[in-house]
Amino acid sequence: MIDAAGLRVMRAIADEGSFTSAAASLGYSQPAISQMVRRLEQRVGTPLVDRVGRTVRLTEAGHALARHAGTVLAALDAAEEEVAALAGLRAGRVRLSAFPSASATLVPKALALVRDRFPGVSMTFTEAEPPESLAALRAGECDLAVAFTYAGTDVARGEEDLDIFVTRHLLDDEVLVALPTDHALASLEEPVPLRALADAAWIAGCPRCRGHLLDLAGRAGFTPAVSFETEDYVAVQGLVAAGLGVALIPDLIARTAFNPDVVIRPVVPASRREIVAVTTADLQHVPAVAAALEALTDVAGSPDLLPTFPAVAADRVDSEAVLDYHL
Amino acid sequence: MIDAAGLRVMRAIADEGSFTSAAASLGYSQPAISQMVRRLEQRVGTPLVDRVGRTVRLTEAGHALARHAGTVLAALDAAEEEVAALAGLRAGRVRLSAFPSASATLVPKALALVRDRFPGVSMTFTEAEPPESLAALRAGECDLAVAFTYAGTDVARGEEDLDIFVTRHLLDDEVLVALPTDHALASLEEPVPLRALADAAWIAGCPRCRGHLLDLAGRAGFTPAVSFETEDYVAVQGLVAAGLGVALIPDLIARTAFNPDVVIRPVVPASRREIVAVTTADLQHVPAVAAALEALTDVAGSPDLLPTFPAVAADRVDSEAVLDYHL
DNA sequence: GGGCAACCATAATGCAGCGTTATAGGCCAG
DNA sequence: CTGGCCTATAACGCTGCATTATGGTTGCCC
Repeated sequence: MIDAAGLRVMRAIADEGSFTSAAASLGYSQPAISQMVRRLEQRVGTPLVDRVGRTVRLTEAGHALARHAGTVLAALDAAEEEVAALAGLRAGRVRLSAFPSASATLVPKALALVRDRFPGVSMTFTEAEPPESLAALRAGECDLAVAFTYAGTDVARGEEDLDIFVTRHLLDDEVLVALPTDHALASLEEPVPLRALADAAWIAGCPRCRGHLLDLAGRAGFTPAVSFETEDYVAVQGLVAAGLGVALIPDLIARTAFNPDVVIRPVVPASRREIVAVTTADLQHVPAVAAALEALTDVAGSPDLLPTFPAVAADRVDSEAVLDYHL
Repeated sequence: MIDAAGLRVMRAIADEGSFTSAAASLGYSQPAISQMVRRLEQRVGTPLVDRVGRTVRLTEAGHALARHAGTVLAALDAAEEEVAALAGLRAGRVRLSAFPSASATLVPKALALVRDRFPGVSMTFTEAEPPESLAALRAGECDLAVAFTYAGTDVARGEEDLDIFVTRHLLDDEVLVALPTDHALASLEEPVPLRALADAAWIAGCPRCRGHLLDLAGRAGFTPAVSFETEDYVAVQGLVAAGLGVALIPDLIARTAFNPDVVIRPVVPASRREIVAVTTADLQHVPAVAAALEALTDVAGSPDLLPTFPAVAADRVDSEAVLDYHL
């Protein structure tokens, strides 16, 4: 019945003392005020102003509205200010979920970038494997997920329907092979043929990575003998270092969890997992989410922020260089 | 930018959990909500809802608006309630101004009537002669004035331009003559001819009444010798009773300030003053003012509430009857 | 796995709120 | 009595905002 515009007008009339100057102060024309008041009056059913001579005076009801206008408009302004802060990146919260190996590199850099660019935006972070993070996204428990999908495999798509989400490519993470330093193929100049490891004992990572291993090996014509399974890639490399087997290991993880007793080598056929940021069609337009997305993209795309660790033989890596790669 | 309708919609969505039921709870159709939200979103520049699957969830900005909606709408409701109370006569204040002889009869009855009919409406009363009460009306210091004007005379119009006001006839107050009980004409059956008092000593009331006396006497062909002037009609009658002169005295006053030693008689040529309620074109539509106006009209028109005191010779008046006329 | 129910989006349409300019009318002062 | 300063009204146009009708998904349930 009564709207904010009407209250604004009544307040302006009370403050200015005339329709004309109220109109000027609000940026309206004089007749606009005149008929605005008339409309209001016939809505509330009682005169709001008393026009006597060439002056206008508020009636009791008019004064009531002018008085309430302050409260209402202040509350409205507060609401506007709050959303304006959210829209202007002076406030906001992004709940990010990422898988473990991203949490060590990509995510911290991106969090720092967002914090530097938009101090008012706060980010919370939860570590979760892609299926869980996507479920959280769907359930509205997080706004942005960093997930990965093995290119050419339907591993990810089988578990969660990515179509309902919006994905942004961050980087291609090449899948390498981890060998004990004393392994016969450890000093091979060329990439290691996967088939050459057909008879090796295999150590598998997370379930989805295991799926990828089986898929890849199947294409290479063999079924790997999986001796150990663990989601902890530090453990994986420990097992490899102890000579208990070989493992496929993504580049990003190799850089993160570096073990000097392990040799990381490229492998043929080459394969990669695609690391993506995932959000919803709506959330991608929320400024804070967009800013986080941007920061992730920047980190993933900038060699300075996230240096590409060349897949090198262990003997070409010294501790100092490794330290550089740890954040 | 943000209006109350938008907030109402956001709150409904937050409460109901879907556009469809929010629409139902607000009495809108579903598409109305849909495009309302879209409009709001493009106004504030950030998504307000996250549509994932067939459910909608509020974003941070959406929650902010929904949260503020309570405050804003509560304040708006308070404003509406206040004007509704004024419009519905559950509240309101009428500042009434009336001339002295009306304050004794008309006004108290009318005030009581308003109080009985609309207990929420309060009335304040100020005694003032017509010129002053009309000035107060013009200055916005009162809402309703009870004034009088001598019919056929421009006395009132000369002093204040009644055209800018709205007047309502209340009653015609016949002008009578007050004579000492032992006056030669006191027992005349017929109305007293004014000319017969051409040589009498005259006592004049208020300035405007004095003007009326001069006007009337002028038409009757004489100039009255005014011995005394006082605005107090009790004093006027006291002077008459003491045999110090005769006086013109309006019926209403005669009834109010009854003096047993004075005879009140009709006079020819007859004349009357018109008692009117005056307000402004706008104020007459303010419910409380209209109610007061109505009450005044009712009192003036109802013999029960304001009995007509017949102009009788003193010998036909006994104290008991007189007491009846005093309210 | 297929159909059905629920939910949101879009299109097309109509009305009314709400602004504009132009003009008229009334009050008050010099 | 005239000029300036008010407000009111008229005529007009636009845009907001509602409607109905329809389509596309999603997700549940048999």
